Amino acid sequence: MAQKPSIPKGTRDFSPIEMARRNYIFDTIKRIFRLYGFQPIETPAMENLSTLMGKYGEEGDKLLFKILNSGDFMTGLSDEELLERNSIRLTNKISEKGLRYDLTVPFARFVVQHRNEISFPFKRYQIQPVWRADRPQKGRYREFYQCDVDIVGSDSLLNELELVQIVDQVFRNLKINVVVKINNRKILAGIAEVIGEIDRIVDITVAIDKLDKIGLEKVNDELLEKGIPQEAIDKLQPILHLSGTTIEKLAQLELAIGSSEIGRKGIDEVRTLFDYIAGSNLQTEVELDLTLARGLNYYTGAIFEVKAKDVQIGSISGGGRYDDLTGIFGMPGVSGVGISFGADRIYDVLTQLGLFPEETVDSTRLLFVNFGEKEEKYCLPVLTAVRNAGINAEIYPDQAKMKKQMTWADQKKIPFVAIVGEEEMAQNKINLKNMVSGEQKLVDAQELIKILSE
RNA sequence: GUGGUUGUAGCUCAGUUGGUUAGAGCGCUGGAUUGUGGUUCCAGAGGUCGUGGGUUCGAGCCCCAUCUACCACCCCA
Repeated sequence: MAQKPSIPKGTRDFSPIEMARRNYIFDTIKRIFRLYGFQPIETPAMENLSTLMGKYGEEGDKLLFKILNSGDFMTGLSDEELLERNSIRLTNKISEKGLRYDLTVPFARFVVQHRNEISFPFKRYQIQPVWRADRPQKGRYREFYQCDVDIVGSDSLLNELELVQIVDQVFRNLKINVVVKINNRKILAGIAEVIGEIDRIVDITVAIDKLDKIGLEKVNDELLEKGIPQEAIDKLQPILHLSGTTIEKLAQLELAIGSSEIGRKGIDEVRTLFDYIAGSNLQTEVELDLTLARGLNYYTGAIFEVKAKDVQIGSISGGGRYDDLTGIFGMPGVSGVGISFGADRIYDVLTQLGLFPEETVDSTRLLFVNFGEKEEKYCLPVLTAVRNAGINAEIYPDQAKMKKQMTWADQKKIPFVAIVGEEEMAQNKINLKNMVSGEQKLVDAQELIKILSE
C-alpha cells in the first residue's frame, strides 16, 4: 500500500469500460459536429507562454501549468534575480512554454497563424484535453477534455442558432435533460451604462450572477462592498426583477435600458436569436438569463451556458461570441462564436443518471477455447476466416484449464465460445456455445460465421 | 490561492471511554465438477489501519505535518 504508485492530483486513469463510455460521448458529439459542417483540427498540448498569458485574466494566469525550460535553465540567471525571490519574474526567465488552458485561445492562434490557408467562415471542432492548476473537486479536474465548436469570420446570428441546435441535438442524443441559458454581453454593458457605472461591468455582472444562489439582499450588499454607489444599485433593481417569458423580459428590458445604444443592440441580437430558435423546433428549454456572467474577459455578444436539469453539477457546456479574439494575435476584425462541451462532466451526469447504453463496449464476439497444439492448428484458420468476415474474435493464448477459460470469457462478456477438441476435430466441426442461453451446437466453419453474423 | 471535512482488505463499510493475534459482505484463488462460465456448497489467500513524525507502559482511535478525495469561497467544463 505504502509504495503503490500514484498519479498527480486532479488527473485520472481511464479503464477499458470507461474508455468505451467516453468514446460513446465523443462519438455522439463528433457525429453531430460533422452533421453541421464542422471539421476537426488539433493543436499541441503546449503553447508558448506568451500565447497563453494575459488571455484569461489575472486569475487565469495563476492557473496555467508552466513547463520548465529544458537544459540548464539556471544559466543566464543572475544572483540578484534569484535572491529577489519574485516568482513571477523568475518564472518568465525559466519557463517559456505552458500547457493549454482551453481550446479557444490556441484556436485563435491557429487561425491567425494559418490565415492564408483558411477559407472563412471557418468552422472547426476540436476535442482535446486541457490543463488547469485549479483545486480539484467533483466534476472539476486538473486535466479534462473539452469539445469545442467554433465559427470564425462570420457575424451572422445564424451561427448562434446553429450552436443552440447542436446543443439541443447532442443532449437529446445522450438523453440528458438540459436547459440552455442565454445572455448577451451587450445587454450587460447597456445595464452598466444606464446605471452610470460602465467601467464596473464585470463587478456588477459577477455579483448579479450570484442572484439565485445568495439572494437579492446579499447581491446588493456585495455591490456596495465593491464600491458601486447606492444610487446605481437602486437603478439596477427593476432589472433584477424581470419576469415572464423571454419576449416579455425583453420588452421590460427595452424600457429600462433602451437609452443605451449598446444595450439596444444586445436586445436586438437576443430577440433575433430567440426568433430563430422559435422557428427551429427545438426540444430543449432555452431561456434568457440576465444573471449569466461567463467568460467576460473575452465574450462580446451572446453568452451560453448549459445545465443538466436532473443532476446537481456545474455547467456541462458553455460558450459565447468574441468579436476580436484574434486581434490579440495581430489579426483584428475577425468575429467568432463557439461553445464547449465538458466531456468529463457529461460523463459524470450520464453515470449518475445511469444513462450509458449497455452495449457501449465493442468487444469480442467469439472466443476459441485453447486445448493444445493440435487444436490450435485446427482453430487458427477458422479464427482468421471469422475475422475476415468482420467478426471480433480471439483465441485464448494459453492452454489453461477449461474452467479458467470459460470464466475469462464470461467476465469479458463474450457471447459465443467455440469449443474444439478431439471429438470435434474428428468430425471437422466446431462446438459453438451460446454463453447467454447455454445452448451448444455442432457446426462447421461456414455455419459458425453465419450464426455470428446475425 | 483561502477556510473546512475525509482516508481501515481489490470494492462497500464495521471497529465500543486509547488495552493482547483488526472484522463483515462482495470480489479474488483453489476444490466439489481432471471438456464447460454465469447458480449452489466447502476451503483459502489478502491489511505495518493514506504517509511521516509525536504523546503514552500501550495508538486504527489523541496531537502535528504531509498527500489524496471531497465541500465552501474564487473561478470555471
